[in-house]
Amino acid sequence: MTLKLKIRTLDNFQGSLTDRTFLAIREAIMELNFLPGEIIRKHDICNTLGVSRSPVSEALAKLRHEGLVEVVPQSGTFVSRFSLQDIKEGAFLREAIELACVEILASNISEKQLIDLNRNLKLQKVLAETDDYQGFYQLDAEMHGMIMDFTGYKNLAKVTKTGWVQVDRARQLLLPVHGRLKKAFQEHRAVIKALEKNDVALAREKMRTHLNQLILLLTPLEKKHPHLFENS
Amino acid sequence: MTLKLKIRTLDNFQGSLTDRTFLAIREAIMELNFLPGEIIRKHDICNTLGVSRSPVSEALAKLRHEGLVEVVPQSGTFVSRFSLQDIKEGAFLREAIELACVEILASNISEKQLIDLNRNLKLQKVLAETDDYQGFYQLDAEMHGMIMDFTGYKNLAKVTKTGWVQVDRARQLLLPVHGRLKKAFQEHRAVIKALEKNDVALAREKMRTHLNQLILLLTPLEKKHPHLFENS
DNA sequence: GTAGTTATACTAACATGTTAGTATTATCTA
DNA sequence: TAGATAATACTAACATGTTAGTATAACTAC
Repeated sequence: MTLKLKIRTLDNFQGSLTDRTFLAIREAIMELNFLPGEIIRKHDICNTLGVSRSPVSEALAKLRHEGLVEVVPQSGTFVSRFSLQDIKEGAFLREAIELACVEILASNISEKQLIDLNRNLKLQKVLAETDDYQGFYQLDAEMHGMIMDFTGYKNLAKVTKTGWVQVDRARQLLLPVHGRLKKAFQEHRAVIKALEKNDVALAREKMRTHLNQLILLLTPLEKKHPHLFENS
Repeated sequence: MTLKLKIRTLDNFQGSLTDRTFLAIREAIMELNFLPGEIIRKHDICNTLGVSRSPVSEALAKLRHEGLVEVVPQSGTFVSRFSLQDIKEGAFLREAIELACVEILASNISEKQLIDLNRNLKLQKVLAETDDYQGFYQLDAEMHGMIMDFTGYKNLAKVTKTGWVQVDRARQLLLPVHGRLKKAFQEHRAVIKALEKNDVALAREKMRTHLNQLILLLTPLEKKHPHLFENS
């Protein structure tokens, strides 16, 4: 596959050249157009995107910070392989933060916030019933974002995302399983209902159960795609 | 004050020029040699440290990611002002993560790990009694790091640090208060004792109380140093 | 054929020149 | 004098040339 087919051009993104380059490469990595372990050639990126090495280098530095690429000094930049440990850690981090958020919200949540969550939930139901994975995950991300933003802490979502990125990337390997979205929807609903009842313990438990489901699905991937994981 | 007195030379640090530049500027910001709101002149940094603009730019990009500087495109790079909201958020993040860690550890902690924690605690006692703030905070950071590392998740400490940096910087403004270290020591001890008893709820409560103390001390700083905080 | 060596091609890291945008100051106008 | 405008001095962002380190491949010695 030629590079041009792997990566979208900069006019699909906004911001500085650095920002747009970052988003373009990031998207390609997240969609597995760049495979884990693959080398990223700055020169090729420069030619394909039509920018100089400066924005590309800065973009790769950002991706390195997110754990999506690994830089070997004086040698090359490589797409990070999956690591089950990192994936689990990303989920643990998200769980820790969201449990703490839920704890705050269970006693604080406003009417408007509940309405927003329930609206999202309603849309989830529709997409789950039509097996629209793309759309469902969009709403899923929005819902988790809402729960964090509603606390008033504005950087939590960003921090969580840093670890969660590994989970999201690995999720691309999952084959669609009929009925899985419906189950995820029910788990989400259980969390929201617990919040409505101001039941901290229940909300925590439901959130924990929900996040654990994903890990159960992701764990077998290491055996199925050993070359995409570390130490193999 | 001339720049040379604010920032230490690169031979005090290790790694690439970028890494060393990053550490040098970071140290200067954390020790308040660069004051919040102050502009950072790349050109001056280059001259003082004897490096070109490349490593300085990359170092500032990293500092931006940590929230220690703010870049205004085509204008300048400024040391971030304190924000009580960000400080509280850093504490919340740390609390969320450490509470989750404590929850794991309360049922899992090994004999060796308890010995390590108690050794640290023993040293804390000595330094608290002699009012050695520098040394005590070193041990404090180590102890919190241990609690996170003992879970086996190796990036948690890094994530926590990102938010905590704001707390640590603000802590420089606190004047020594006689007996405070002894109190902090007792709070630490209460957490460890709860872990020893495998009492999750108690460990959570003690950890929460401990982190809350710091916020109580930091809150009045905004009125005392308004020019160092946002919106003033 | 294999182990050890050298040469080559590639890379990130670093240095420096250029461009374009912003804030400040000085100048001009009413 | 007050307000608008133009000139200046600064900056980050970007482009590109240079350097030094690494891996691979070609080559030699045995």
